[in-house]
Amino acid sequence: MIAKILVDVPVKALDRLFDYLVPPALEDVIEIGMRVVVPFGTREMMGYCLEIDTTSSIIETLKPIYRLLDLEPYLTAELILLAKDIAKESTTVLLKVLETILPSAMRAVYQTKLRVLNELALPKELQDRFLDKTEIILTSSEPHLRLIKQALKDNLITQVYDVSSKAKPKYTKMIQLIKTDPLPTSEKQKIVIRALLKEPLHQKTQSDLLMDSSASISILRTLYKHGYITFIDKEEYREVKQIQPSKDKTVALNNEQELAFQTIQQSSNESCVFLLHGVTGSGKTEIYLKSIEQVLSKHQEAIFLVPEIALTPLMVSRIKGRFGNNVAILHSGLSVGEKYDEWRRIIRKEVQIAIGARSAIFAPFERLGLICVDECHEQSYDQEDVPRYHALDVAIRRSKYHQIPVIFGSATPNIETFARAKRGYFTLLELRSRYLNQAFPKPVVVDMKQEFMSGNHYLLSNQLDTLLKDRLEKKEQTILLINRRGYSTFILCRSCGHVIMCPSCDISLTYHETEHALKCHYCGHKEGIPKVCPKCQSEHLRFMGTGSQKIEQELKERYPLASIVRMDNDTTRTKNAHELLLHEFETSGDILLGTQMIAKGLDYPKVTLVGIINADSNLYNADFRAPERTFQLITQVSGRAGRNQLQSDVVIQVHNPNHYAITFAVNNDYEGFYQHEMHLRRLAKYIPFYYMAEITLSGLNMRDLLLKGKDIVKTLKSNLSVETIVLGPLIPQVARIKNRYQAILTIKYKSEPGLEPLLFQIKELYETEDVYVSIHRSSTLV
DNA sequence: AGCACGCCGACT
DNA sequence: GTCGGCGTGCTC
Repeated sequence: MIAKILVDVPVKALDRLFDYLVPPALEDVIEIGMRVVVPFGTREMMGYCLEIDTTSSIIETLKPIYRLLDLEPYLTAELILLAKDIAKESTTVLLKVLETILPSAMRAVYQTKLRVLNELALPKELQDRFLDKTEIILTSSEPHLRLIKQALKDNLITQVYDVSSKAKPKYTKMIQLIKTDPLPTSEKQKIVIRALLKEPLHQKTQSDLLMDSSASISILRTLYKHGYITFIDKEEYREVKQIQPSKDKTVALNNEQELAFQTIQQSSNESCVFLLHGVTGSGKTEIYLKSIEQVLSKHQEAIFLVPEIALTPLMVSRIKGRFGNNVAILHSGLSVGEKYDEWRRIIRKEVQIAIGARSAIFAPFERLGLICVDECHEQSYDQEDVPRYHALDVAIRRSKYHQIPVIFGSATPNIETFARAKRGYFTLLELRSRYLNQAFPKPVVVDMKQEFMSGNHYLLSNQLDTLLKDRLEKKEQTILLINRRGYSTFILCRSCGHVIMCPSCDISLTYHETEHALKCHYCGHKEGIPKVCPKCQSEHLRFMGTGSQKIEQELKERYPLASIVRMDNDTTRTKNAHELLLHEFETSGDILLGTQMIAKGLDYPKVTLVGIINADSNLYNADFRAPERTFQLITQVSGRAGRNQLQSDVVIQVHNPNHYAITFAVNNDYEGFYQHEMHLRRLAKYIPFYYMAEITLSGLNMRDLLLKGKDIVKTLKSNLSVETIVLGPLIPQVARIKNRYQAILTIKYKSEPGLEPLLFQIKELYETEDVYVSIHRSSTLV
């Protein structure tokens, strides 16, 4: 028996399977998807068993698999296929893709150990080093490297490679009662036995038992010696911080919802995509939950994606209210061990639902029946770093594999998603009425230019200020969103105009109050705050910009009695911070102040005022999606108000009130915005009229990049059709990140069957040690 | 990626 | 002579 193994080294040269002999003892145990330990060169490596065969094309003697790292496979055949596809299309090594799919706990830990062979012959220093141990772990700080090298050569010691898994199952010591007869005479022993008899399985964790019966460990030992009890190690799942399930309130579907639900049911056994387009508060969630219910009753499984951790606890508690503990949770806020345990609960078929952010799309179900993606327009479904993948894209692939439906839900779908629905690739399901027919408050647009000219230099317009005061008096709640892009605080020298920049990126450093330091958002560089300008030594340094901290300060000065909860990247760094802050706001807050992250999914009936500061600030950057993002932001945030019978207001502060993204959003006119945007995109040859591919070159020397870029453009043009547009090389706004310059080539095309191999060739041909070539193509599925 | 092997310069 | 520099090439 031959196993084909992918070894745990992420380099191009090893991005293929190696054949190994399966020892007879493992033949009945080994399965595709298990991790193994194999000899590789002179080392021992972890590897993934991806194929099992009876023959091998290698004629020379094969090496045997040393041992299995797991006794159950953690990858399914489907996930292996999926990983291969993603690797191929994103020109990433397969191992990197597997690492993103699997919980990080699956990564191996390697240790080199030194074992003594002949202690007496060792030099004095080494004898001391080993003392009475036979093995020591070799670290990079080893003081006697020279002597060790010599001793290795003289065969006095030997190297042993040790491979183990990063996370291991958690075990708890359990005490199991095995006999009660004859009852012991000792009173203390009897107490222990009675305590165990009370348990349904006559077993209890050792720590609980010791606590409850105030017994000591020696009593347990005596009982063990006399055969009354036995010790067992019980595998336990690390408990994911328990969110209290909200009371399940199954709501009857209205006509629109019922129609959507029935339409989905009709296609429950085929691969198709439903775009559930429903205004905020139209009850999309109820449709997901009802559909999941149907899937479970057929003994199938479901994946439910939500955009970010911020919203997970809310949704989780609702799901748990409905489905109990039949749910695994997968998101980046979990600890390594927790994620590992949740993954294994799915593998072991102990749960039927996986809920989580982007990466939950890889949940290893084998009888998948449905995938729901809530707020499918969210950018967080697109993983930007390698291996780049889009969760919606993966969802469609999995739906094809399992022949099951996918539901994409959003009030503001991306233009291309909606276009796909309009053209019939997706089935459009519209929900036009709001829950309980709540009215949409019509947003008021305030032109901050006029506000400034009439003498208000304050961040909040007079209108927003008046309304805010009113809400504070009425004890109603307010949400204030700062559209942060470009509004973080940086340091400017008033004397020479110098701005403090990151030493390795072309961007200014941002001031962080919590750490009292300057930080780079691109590379994470951190430095202290200088007393004088590093360029001219002047002392006139000034903090510029409006970060959320600064706004918080201003609000505090202006409304000293208001309780303000600030939610941004700084205050949500720690685990469960989102949940705690939201809880604080819900119970005692007057104003919730935050960045984009507060725009989604919050549903607090006491919120009657929503303000967006600088709503149009990212409208004028080069990204063709900017209008769409602005439209989505305004629509989503406005939806946070008016979830009750009280009078609600939405104030949108902008500098250009006449932009179409703002007017359509204010009128709550998705369809109008869609038509207008489609028209513009057709003219400008953007998605969905053209597909796009991007080649990013990065290196230490900009000249090299541009020269190489021009070369690549020539190659592309001569190999692609005349209809295809090749642009660049273009220098991005942030030209340098982590000391590497960037240059970007863009390809816009309608149909290029040979593009994939061509891009692959370009990477092969042009990538050198100095210049990296990374490739990204827009999805052709979503 | 590591690690061995190999072929050259500068030391005990 | 030997130690150790890093170029090259391989890993079932």
